[in-house]
Amino acid sequence: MARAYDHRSIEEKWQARWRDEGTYEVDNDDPRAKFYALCMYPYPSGPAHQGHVRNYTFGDLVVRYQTMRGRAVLSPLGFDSFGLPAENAAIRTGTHPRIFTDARIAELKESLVRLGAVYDWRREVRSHDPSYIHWNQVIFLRLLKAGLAYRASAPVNWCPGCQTVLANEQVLADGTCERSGDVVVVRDLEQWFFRITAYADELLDSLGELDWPERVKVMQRNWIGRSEGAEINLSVVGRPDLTLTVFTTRPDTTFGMTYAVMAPEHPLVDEVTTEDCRAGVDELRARVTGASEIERTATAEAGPALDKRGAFTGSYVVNPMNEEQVPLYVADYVLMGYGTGAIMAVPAEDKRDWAFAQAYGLPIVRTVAPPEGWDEQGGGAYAGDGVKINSGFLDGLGVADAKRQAIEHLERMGHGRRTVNYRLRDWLVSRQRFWGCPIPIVYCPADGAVSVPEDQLPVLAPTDVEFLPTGQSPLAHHEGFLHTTCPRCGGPATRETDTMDTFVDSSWYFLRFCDPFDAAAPFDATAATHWMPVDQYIGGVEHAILHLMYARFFTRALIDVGIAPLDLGREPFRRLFTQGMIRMGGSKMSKSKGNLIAPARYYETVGADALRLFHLFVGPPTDDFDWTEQTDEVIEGCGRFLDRLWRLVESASAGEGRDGDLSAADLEVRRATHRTIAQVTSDIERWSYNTAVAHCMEQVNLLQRYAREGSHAEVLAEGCDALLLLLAPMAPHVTAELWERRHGDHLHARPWPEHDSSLVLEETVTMVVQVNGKVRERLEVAASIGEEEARAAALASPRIQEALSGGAPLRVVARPPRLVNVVTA
RNA sequence: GCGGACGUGGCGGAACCGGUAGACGCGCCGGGUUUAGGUCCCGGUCCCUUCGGGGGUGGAGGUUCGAGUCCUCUCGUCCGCACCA
Repeated sequence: MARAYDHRSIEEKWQARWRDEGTYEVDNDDPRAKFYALCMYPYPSGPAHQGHVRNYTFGDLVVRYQTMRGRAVLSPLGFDSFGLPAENAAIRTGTHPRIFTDARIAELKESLVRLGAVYDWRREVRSHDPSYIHWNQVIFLRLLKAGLAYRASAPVNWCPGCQTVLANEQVLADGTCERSGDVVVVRDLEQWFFRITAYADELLDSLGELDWPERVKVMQRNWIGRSEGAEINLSVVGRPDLTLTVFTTRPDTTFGMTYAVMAPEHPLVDEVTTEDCRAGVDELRARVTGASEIERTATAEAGPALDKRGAFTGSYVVNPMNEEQVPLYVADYVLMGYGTGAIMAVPAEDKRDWAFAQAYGLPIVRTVAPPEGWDEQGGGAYAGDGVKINSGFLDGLGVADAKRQAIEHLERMGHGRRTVNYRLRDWLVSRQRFWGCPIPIVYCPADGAVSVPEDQLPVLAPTDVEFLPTGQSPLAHHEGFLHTTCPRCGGPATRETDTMDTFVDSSWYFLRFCDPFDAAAPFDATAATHWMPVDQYIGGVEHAILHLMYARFFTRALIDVGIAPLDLGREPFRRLFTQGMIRMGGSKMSKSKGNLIAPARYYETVGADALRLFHLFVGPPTDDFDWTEQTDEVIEGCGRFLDRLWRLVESASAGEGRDGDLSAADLEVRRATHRTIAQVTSDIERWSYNTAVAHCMEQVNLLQRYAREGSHAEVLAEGCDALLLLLAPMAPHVTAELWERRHGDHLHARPWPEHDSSLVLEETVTMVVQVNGKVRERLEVAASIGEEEARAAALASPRIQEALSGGAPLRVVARPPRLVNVVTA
């Protein structure tokens, strides 16, 4: 595409200027009001893709805009540089992950620089830097000391493909690994955990105060999954030594319990299973425990018939409300991982229990009267509110009251207690991988798991490792790394070979950015309290749950263990913006799908400014965008717009236009200029970048016409200057160049333009006159027109008189100066 | 199944408080410049029309002087969670 200017040399020139002059470097003692703008730091996978371009264009716009607004803007960037791809590449090619990763970082960084995105690169943080590893390990040990990290044997999600443990969050709904797609199986392993559940209530409650997208908050709320209810202890008939504890959110329905169910993995299953029932129970357990998540999940719909999904244990438990003995089953629809792994089954008020009861011919007793006509309309379990029945002392109450009284009764009788249950699990951080932050622990035959003393940190992975496709971390075979001495007794010991989940790294990097120069602490307390919280955080929705929840947890935990100062706010991200995805043919544009359209070619053809403008213009930033065959034409359209801007401003700079007094037409142009300033400013404030660009386009069209039809030099100059200032955060290179050619100074050091409010209001406006809601006339009237005048002007119009055809108006609604509606019927 | 978001021209989208529906751009049509193509410039572009108008924001109702916008129902698309007791 032929351009009106040489975008390549201009973009190169300004990128060098911003770098060499340190335009966007900011010191911790900067006296201006602070603004912390942060884009989620990227995993370095090579040159930027369109998703990065979109993300970092938004972020860069915020940085440049807030800078022009006079703020000291902290704009750091780093790299989430630990992770599987580098390790897989190492196995494939024999290259050390560090070499591979550093090369990818260099590529990504270069393509972000070419986009014109500006950062204080002095603050760059990379997860695999020894200093970052050091502080990561210090944090781990402090959490351990405070009891917020612990080691436990737990059933974990094991991915046979990745040969590693996955967090629940990394297992997809169909039971496959989110990374490799392999079917995940369950195994028991000794693992390290972070006690995020200790913060469940706080993480839930303080969601309310965040200026975040509602859907992200909803997702976090659901993920924490707080539910209030009771634990009830059921005695097992004939086994006074055993108690089966169940969790329920409906203690009011206990009278309706007609059986009980335990998960197949429940530890008491063997104890309660009688000899004649053992075969059936074992068969069920064999199917379930050997099964992968995918098979088990599949049973919900496509699996074995319902009557194959449970087995009678041969034992009975006692309903504490009415002393009745009810059968105890094992069934796969009860999960060991939630609540107590056992339930009291109330088929009348729970649809899963209802279906199971039907399949096994178990009795159903309603304890809430369903609404009129319930059974006629299909019946089944009724989980709604209503009057309690068949429930002894609860009869006649509503559900809420009955819950309260049922719990009180159970507590009084010693049969149970009020509890709160969460869906949220503790965070499993162990990974059987090389390319991650080593867990600083040593195992001693005498002393057990011992912390590596802080003065011996960081524990770094050795560099002389061989990467073999064994599926096991090279750390586990590296004799030099593995064997050490116990810090406590000095005897021979072995190192922990697991590394930390990379979500640990991303849980505090925003704090490190405040003061990455500090060699004595992860960050300086004063610097952190100065810059935090992040005023604007920008990233993809895919991090709505994991990263954002872990970071919120970490910020609190770091304060509570004394690493972060007490006066640091407990919420790290004040405002969150989540951008839409770029899709192609319905699926996400990604490397793995092979449908990437590299930004680099556009840097050559139309330039970074045009590409940025395209990403801003094409639709609301929150919306997904479909990349189609038409897209290149839209990008070229953005290039054409910049060409028109160039020609317009250059001709104005050449001194086009007359002197002397302003005509009415000149004044109109001034008004348009100030209206544009007001509109674009408010568009940017409310993240409506697509309309901000549109308003600038409109203004270019207007000034072009104005210049052609005879302009006043000062009015044209004012219009052009405003346009350059408004476009500066969006298309930073070309506007800076045009500005320099006009004024000789640096556009990005200028303050944001202010509109003159006396010029924003139009002098005359088009007033619409409706008859019965239909537009019948448009009149040019003074913007200051009053209600009576407007009414009179409307009724005086011949076209309105004609439309009324003599009929008298019943009512006239006047909303001056925009509209008058004459009502006749 | 539960929770959330959203349905507007050929396309991406605009309409912020209930007040001119379709800004801006892409595409398309016509004209000018040009030997021609491209670029650039000008004009047109929701549908129907007997040129008076009439219809129109997924569909059906409702509130209102007035509804893309608010309410009820309904259909469809997308996203998240999903045997959570």
